[in-house]
Amino acid sequence: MKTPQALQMTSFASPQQQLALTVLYTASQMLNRHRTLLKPHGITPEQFNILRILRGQKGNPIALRDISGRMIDRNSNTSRLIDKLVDKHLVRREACPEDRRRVDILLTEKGAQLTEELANIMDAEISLLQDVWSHTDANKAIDTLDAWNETQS
Amino acid sequence: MKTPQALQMTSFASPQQQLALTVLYTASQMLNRHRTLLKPHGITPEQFNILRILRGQKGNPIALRDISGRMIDRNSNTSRLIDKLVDKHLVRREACPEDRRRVDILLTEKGAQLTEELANIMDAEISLLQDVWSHTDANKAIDTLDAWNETQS
DNA sequence: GTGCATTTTTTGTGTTCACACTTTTTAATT
DNA sequence: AATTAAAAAGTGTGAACACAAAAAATGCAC
Repeated sequence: MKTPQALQMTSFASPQQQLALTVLYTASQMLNRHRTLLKPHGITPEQFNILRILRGQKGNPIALRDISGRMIDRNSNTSRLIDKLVDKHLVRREACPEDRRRVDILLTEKGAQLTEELANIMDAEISLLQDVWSHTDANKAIDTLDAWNETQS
Repeated sequence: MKTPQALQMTSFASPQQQLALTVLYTASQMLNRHRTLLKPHGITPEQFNILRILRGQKGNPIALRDISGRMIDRNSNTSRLIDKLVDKHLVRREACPEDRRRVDILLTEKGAQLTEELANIMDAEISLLQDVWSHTDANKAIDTLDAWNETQS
């Protein structure tokens, strides 16, 4: 359902305000979709975000602080998300040799396998987007949204 | 900062995937901005969402379920958000005469005043968007995002 | 080297959200 | 009229987040 119908808005002050609401609404819907897809595997979108970052490391260790920096929601809770993944034996903490403040994070064998499986599921979902968004429309929308992101800090 | 830089992505599989990430990232940044703006007044974006819906009612009562339907994040927690607003004496619960299952929600005088004040703050923020997004770009981006929203349930 | 600010991780506290369930009231069916 | 189904609000639980403050380690000025 389109955003104005979904939120039962009768009128918007400006297209700019409408876009802001649409972004918030779309992100919420997308996150719900991801949550539904991942749920049968006991993983939340936030946890998968970490697994995907670790997958991109191709086995190289990465410090917790660098994971935080690459997450969609920057928060101070990466530690606790890692806790959840450690409990499930998907991820391993390791002391960082050159800086003992840091803690390196590594995928376990089990974690690597599950991440591949989940990545396939998420890739299939993303491929659906190509039926909805043209190459040029997607790039245009990216430019528009990032124009605002550039104004932030 | 643009999304790829912010998330330190080196390459994306497709513009579609990049847009999906940009939407999630932008929404997160926007919500953080709103949280910062509202925080000095002790209101969260979720609470303000409710206050704004009530403001649109112009004094007419609205059932809790209708508030839920108009919220960006549909959840079963509207009841508890209302609790917080009642605690702050910004909102009043009232039995709905024609259907005793329903509970009408009304802004108090204090709530109406605060909502006006906050609406001014948020409107000022929204007016900044007009310097970043052109009328046509905003409409184009809305169409793109809503094309996906229409594919959902 | 010593003192001190900074960085990095962890943890405490409160809030919000998703999901599932219960309770109360209304509507529908027979 | 009695039973059943549905709707609306509330609640219990676990997850994630914001904010703040701790603890440990590093680096730098002196």
